[in-house]
Amino acid sequence: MLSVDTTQLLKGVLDLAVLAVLRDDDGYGYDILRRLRTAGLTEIGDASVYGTLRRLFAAGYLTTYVVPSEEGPHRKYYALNPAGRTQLKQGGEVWREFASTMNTLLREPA
Amino acid sequence: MLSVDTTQLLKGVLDLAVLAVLRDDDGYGYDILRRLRTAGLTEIGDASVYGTLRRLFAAGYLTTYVVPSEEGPHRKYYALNPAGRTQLKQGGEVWREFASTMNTLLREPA
DNA sequence: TTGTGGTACTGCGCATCGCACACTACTGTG
DNA sequence: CACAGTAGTGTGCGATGCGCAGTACCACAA
Repeated sequence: MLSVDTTQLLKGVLDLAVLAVLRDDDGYGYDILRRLRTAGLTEIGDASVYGTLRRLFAAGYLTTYVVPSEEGPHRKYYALNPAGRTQLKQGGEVWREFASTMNTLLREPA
Repeated sequence: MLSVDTTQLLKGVLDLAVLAVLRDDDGYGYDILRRLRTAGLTEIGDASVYGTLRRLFAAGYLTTYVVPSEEGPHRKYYALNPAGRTQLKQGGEVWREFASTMNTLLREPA
């Protein structure tokens, strides 16, 4: 808490990030985790992603299907449905507005 | 939770916002609340601000002094100390980096 | 006087959410 | 067989924003 913590910044944004990486291609949890880390969210925990996926599914933003893998355990794929795409769009707007407000607050005055 | 919630976005950022509005002028809680709402964080709760101020003070980022008011109850002013300015600077950098990552993720591909 | 509204702060308890941790389970390799 | 990598589930914790109740002070109205 003394140092700057990235964890709290993720609150409410991880949903959006997960929806975003599912925009173009379906994905399963472990892969989504890799996508997010590659994208720059390097400190993300695995349980956070799995939890978020379950939450988004429960909220009706995702569809899911299980694909057995011959090179490991089964993979539970998730895909955006129309509600998810709407949510991604609206969430993105809210985020941009919020980020804009914060940037204004944080801009150096000189 | 069905609609887009601003509350979660504030997590970890409210600290930064409060430090930011204290950058140029000392302030007391009720006034800081107004500054934040004016700046665009319109849905912020009063308890959130008071709590954040106590937390930032406990963390050693703020100094405080009480000023009696003749037109209402006393006002507990807060001011940034050097540690607070450092935190504001570092936090701002972390925020910008994080926001940049999110913007990249959210950018429309076409 | 009593009451009402605005100002200003405190404290309690709740809900959300990211996360650490432990566990299960499947595959391939040494 | 042991072990590492992959893939998922479940539990409980900690941090934090927030709603709400309560306290207190002032000004003004009925």
